Amino acid sequence: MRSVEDLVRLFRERGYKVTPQRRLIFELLAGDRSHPTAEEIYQRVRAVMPEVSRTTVYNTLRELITLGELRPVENLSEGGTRYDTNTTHHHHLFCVQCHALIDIDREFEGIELPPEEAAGFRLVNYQVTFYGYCPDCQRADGGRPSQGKE
Amino acid sequence: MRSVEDLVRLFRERGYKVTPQRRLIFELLAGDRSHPTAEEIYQRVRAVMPEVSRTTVYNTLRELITLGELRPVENLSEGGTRYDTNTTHHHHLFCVQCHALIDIDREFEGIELPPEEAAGFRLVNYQVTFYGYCPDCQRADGGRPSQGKE
DNA sequence: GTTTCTGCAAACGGTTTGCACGGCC
DNA sequence: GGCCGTGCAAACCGTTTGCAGAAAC
Repeated sequence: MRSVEDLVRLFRERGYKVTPQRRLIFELLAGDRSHPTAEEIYQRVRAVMPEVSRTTVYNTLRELITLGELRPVENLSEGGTRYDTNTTHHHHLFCVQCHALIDIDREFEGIELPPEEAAGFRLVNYQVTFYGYCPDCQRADGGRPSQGKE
Repeated sequence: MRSVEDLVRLFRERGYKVTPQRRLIFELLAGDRSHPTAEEIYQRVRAVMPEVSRTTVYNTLRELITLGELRPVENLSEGGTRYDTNTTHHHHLFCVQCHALIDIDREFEGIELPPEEAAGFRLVNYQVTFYGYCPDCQRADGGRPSQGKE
């Protein structure tokens, strides 16, 4: 995702109006690496502009996705869709307990599907997701594979 | 997922009753490789026993998941959670247009996250998802990356 | 001044829950 | 006969939609 100023320019170019609400959402997302849900973004927005509606948040997220500046993360369990400001090819590291989600920017060699195993698909991308327990969750319960908080 | 008979035995062992509804769901899932949604399973069930409720389907799916005989697929776009009868470590091939989902049973070498990149996580698993266009969708529109049916 | 956006409320789709009846063991 | 499972309807949660008034350009 680009800078706030670039997003403003992009929106104007495409005929989208730049409202204070949208500008605020740009500001909150531009430097974000936390993969927030729509609800989390809504709460952050409301901390600054309490009268903003969920509708506006959802509208703006949809527009950013349409413009390729934001990407919904292929869903990792409940709590709603999470949004990724990193729209380039990358991988994920996911805590199965607290649902922390971290970007992995490095590439992996040898992930290729020979044609005879590709079932006739024309491949365009792939993504690796690592599942595990983050440092906090290991500390909290000895790192055993328990679900939820105990 | 085991055979129908094994599932019946497993349910009895664990104190779950084996009703005709549950047995039918076992039969429909035991050989399935199609990663159906709850709704698809419900429709298949109703084709045989029209009076079965969605509640019973959802209950039985939850029990199978609890017993480790079924696994929800980390969500790949809309239409509801899909269920995987293959509960062993494997990967997926996904058509971004028609949402066909195919198991890849082969292993990949070199997918390892050195500790310094693992952010302190204790890793337990990883999964590769390949995205592309299935043969049918390539045929239907020349394989260009368009969304939906045209 | 026109067109788009906003915020409200209602609708929506997938899933879960509360509850009384019914069937398994 | 006791208890668990079933089916119905309503609740639920994240998201989308319809609409009238308000604001960007």
